[in-house]
Amino acid sequence: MTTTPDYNPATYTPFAVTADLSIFTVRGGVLQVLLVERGGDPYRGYWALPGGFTNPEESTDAAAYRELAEETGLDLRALNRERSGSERVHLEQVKTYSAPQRDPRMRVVSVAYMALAAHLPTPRASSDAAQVRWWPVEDVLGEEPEVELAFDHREILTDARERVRAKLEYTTMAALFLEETFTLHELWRIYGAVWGEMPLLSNFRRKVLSIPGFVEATEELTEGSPGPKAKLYRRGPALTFFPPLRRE
Amino acid sequence: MTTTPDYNPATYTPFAVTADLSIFTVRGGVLQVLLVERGGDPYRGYWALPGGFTNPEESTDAAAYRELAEETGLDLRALNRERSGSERVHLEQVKTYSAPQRDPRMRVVSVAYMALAAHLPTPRASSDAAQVRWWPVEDVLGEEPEVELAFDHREILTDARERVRAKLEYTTMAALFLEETFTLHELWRIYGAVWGEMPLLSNFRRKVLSIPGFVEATEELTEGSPGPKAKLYRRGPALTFFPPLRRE
DNA sequence: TAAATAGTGTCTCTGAGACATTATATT
DNA sequence: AATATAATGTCTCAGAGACACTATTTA
Repeated sequence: MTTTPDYNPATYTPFAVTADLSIFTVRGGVLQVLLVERGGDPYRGYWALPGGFTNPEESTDAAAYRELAEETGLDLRALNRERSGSERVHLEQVKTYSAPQRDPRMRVVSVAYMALAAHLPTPRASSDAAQVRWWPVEDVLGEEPEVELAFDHREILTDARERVRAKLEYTTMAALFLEETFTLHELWRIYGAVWGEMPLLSNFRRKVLSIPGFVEATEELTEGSPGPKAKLYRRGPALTFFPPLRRE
Repeated sequence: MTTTPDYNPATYTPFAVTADLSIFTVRGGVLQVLLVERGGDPYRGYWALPGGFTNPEESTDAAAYRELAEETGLDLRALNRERSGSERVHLEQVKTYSAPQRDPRMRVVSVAYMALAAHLPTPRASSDAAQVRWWPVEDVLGEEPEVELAFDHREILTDARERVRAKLEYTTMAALFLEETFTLHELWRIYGAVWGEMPLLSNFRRKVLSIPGFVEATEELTEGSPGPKAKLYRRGPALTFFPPLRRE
């Protein structure tokens, strides 16, 4: 914008702008991401990150929220508003991808977002998407991927996963993967699922409890499967902390 | 992109995509940013971040490099390539801004970058920019700003400054603000200029020297102004370190 | 001599990392 | 009984923070 003189509406090549989402959850102790199977060309039959074109009257943030709601069936903006203060779903912008040939049809600039949430409802297939399902991220980004992603979505997902991993080091977001109340053991397993490695549980407990506002104890106890009854915690008001938790 | 069905080339409203830059340097112990005075409407006479439209055949990264070269008169990609390994100028994407009314003329999505470098040549005015000059960031973002920025550039600059500040905590970038060789005292003053606060010099020295590859000692000494001759260092190969340096 | 700079040394306290230990519930 | 979980405790070591101290050069 702003300074260069070379804008001429008659000749300036227009861009399409999309918001693409890496929506993460943890199921069965495994980090998973929501993918849609493409029903049309290009990349028909490939899996892709959910996303869509930004409308003329909305920001890409709004487009991302809209897409998230469409894919998951939840109005997350309203959901976050209603429980003022502590959000249920976290959505944040990660990076923008703009290589000229990234979409063979036309010039598309994609603003990538990452979202994380607990127990989202089973997604419903949308009109042009053959399927929608959760994929273990390791099955997508691992050594021998079971899926090949469309466009540059493998790169986008890689960056988004790194963002989530990094954010668990110094934010309290991990608790968003869990229900309203949870045990420290469950929180610890979230870190394992996201990082692919676990800090020592005993040290992890000490660290989390030493951070003011990360978790707050409740009166309740679990009806454990194997093991003693565990104390249940809920999210505290803290969003970030220092010093961070460490990965290798 | 990718999944939603609602793209129709005949009706889809096009976006313009720009790359806008917060180019930082430290002069006279003060963090400064390069601004251009707008020569045309809207916001005629206001100051703005340098930037411009992305061309049809380039990425926004390429557009940012091009704008940086145009504003500073340096071909920074070539400069960085030629001294393989250690770059002279750092450029990185910060965030994308897309509020629908951010440019009154049309729908413009701006991908914001931040750059930092030492002693860039005095900028030359470009065709439609009345003036180009370095501004102390405090004069722009401080309590009583001396300039009002065009568009949402105040928000963009605020985010860019926070990015630089954060990056000095755990990267070796600070040395990019200095010449090829520098004293630890000079490096320390860079931190003061960027953070607006100084760690204790003695602790800072110990920390920097304890980080493998942050700085490498040379044989040379300064011809000091007041004070003893100081050892000169150059940048080492390390890019990041842990644990980080801390701000308040 | 004052002022700014250069450089070293020291003490304390926090907290991470690596364990060991004990107890409690389920299968 | 075996196993997974819950919870606490202990020891060591790295490193941040706060200072004191000395020395060197120029104005």
